[in-house]
Amino acid sequence: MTVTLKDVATLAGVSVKTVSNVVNGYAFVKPENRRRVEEALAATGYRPNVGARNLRRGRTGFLALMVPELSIPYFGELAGLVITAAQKRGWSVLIEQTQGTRSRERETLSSLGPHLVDGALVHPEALEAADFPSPGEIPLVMLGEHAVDVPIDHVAIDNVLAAQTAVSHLASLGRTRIAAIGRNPARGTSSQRLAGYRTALSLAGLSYSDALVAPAEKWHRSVGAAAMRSLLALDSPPDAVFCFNDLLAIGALRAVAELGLRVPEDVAIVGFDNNEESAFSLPALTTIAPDKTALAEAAIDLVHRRITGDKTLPAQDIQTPFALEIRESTKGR
Amino acid sequence: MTVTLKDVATLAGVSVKTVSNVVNGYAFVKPENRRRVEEALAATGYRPNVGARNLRRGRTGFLALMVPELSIPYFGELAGLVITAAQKRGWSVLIEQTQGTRSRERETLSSLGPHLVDGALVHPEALEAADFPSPGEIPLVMLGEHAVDVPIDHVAIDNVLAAQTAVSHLASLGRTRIAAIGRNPARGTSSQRLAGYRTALSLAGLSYSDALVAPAEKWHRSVGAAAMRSLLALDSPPDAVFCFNDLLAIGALRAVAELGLRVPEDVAIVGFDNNEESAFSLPALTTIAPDKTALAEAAIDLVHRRITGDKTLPAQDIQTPFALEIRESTKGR
DNA sequence: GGTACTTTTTACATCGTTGGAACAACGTTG
DNA sequence: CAACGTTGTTCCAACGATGTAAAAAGTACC
Repeated sequence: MTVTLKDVATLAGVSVKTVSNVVNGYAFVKPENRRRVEEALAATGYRPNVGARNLRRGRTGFLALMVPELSIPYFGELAGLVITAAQKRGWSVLIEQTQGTRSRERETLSSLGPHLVDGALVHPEALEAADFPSPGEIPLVMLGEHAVDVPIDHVAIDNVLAAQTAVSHLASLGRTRIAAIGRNPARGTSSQRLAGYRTALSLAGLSYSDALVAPAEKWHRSVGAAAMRSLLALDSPPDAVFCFNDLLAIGALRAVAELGLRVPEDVAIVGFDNNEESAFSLPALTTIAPDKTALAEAAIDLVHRRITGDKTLPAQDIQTPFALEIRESTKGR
Repeated sequence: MTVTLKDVATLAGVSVKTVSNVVNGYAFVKPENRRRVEEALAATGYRPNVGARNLRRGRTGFLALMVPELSIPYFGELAGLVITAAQKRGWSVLIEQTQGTRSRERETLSSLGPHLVDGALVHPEALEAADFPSPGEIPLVMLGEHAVDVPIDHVAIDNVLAAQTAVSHLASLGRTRIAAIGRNPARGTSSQRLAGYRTALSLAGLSYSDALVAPAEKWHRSVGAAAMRSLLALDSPPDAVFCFNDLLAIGALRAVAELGLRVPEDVAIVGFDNNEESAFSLPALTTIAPDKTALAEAAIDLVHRRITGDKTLPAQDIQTPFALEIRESTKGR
């Protein structure tokens, strides 16, 4: 059924190795033989057995990408870009979902044997430093949040600065009661965005109040809506809200609308991630737009360098650019 | 570096095969030996080399999933469910993106050697019957649109009936000028939804007009907005629109709002796919909700059956359920 | 103690490929 | 024409696992 090198060799009347040499572009093959092998290859429709080749070469041709959930737009978009970037370098991408739970993240990480994949890009949500494998197992690149004291390659935008940029924008509009949605002590990303939020407040001469910072276990739309409702129920409700991601912001938009208030007139809203849908919400969402393509490319670059090159390079920490995308949700007077 | 069966065998003082037997749960191993092997396994932290195992077994443990783009919410959500369903059966999923172009789809399909993956789920957009590989190459299951005369397993909802359901709902609200957005002769899905649209119109005693059916090359939000603008510019604009997917509908919502009209009062809108975001748009979108979980499970089931079981089974054609999810975009009076 | 049978272990070949060494063929050179 | 370097080809082992079959060990029975 399946065509192997041997079949091709028999047909061409040469040895298996010569066929292998032709397939792999080895220079010294007599033109006559090369021609015959190529004909035989074409005639049989030979395709190398990737598994066997990789067994021999010690490579698999696969990368793993670990994310919480593909159905979350940010991860769907990111995964798409990662796959595209990986493909350019000849890798196929295997996707593992963790639902953002620490146990599934650990499990996934430890299941990534060196035989299964050549390297992995991981976007942890709840992992702690202790969970990381002894360095040198397989090349690992971390995306997003930086789990501090782990010497592992890492690519992300400057979350603190980005959050600060978002909140400063709100302050520059003259808003004085600026709330935040998304506090979650278990997640590093949350702390960083919170830090940026506080910096921006103090730069603007505004005081920080715990009451204006709504927690959010999961950063989903429904949670954003609930958080917004409770903020608007405060005695002195906010006139602006910084949501730690776009999904929370989309939920917040809905909560505001349901109460008959207007965005941005009554409450201005800024999100984070620039999901594609955020350009089409009503009103369209002002948001922090990380350069996801740059992120994906940088991550693939890093893992590529690790795999093919110097494994002793110290851990890299790469920051990719972001921009503030100003849209209707903060544009009105 | 890496631990192999041989290392474990040496440590436990038995043969490689005995270790293999323990690892694979072979019944006849002396308790004493089993214990020692298990200790050695634990001590060395042995992990099977998947590539080698599969080379021997003739399996790879991978499935491919071919979709146009992960950044499209429907495919992100579907891919997530497929991965989850596959994982339950011990498969890892490899994702290939085609951007919905016929050339990339053909390329992907032909690159799926039997060595790379055990089977594939493909969601074609532009493929034609001739592009399909000779049956029997690798188990293939088609998702979505049915490319007619190809004897390949297929899972989808009844697109015609679903479209008809959506449009009948609009008609039942008393709407008489019901438009459609998404015509695209190159896509089978489009023809099916168009057919359902026409059936519903005639069932409701409404006449069909080409002018009310807007084309859409890509089913993206911006295209939906543009299409809606042109429909609203007609001499007698529609009072309801059936969009062939939710993204088009989200775009349409925006176009309506920008013209100062209201949904559903002036124009009722129905989408298709039930993307998560559609429950949170303003207004929330009435839409056809395919049971994506059932779809994913059925597809994995089918490919599983093909791989492990009877390869000569005639091609299956499975329909999974859908529901009409009624929300704000059609709910007003 | 021998025979027949079952349980347990091992040696060996094998999956499809590639690296390396050995070998063959060839033309060049002294 | 012997020695040599260059090209081109083949043979063999190896990657890490498992299937097969045969050998070894154990058990039961007469």
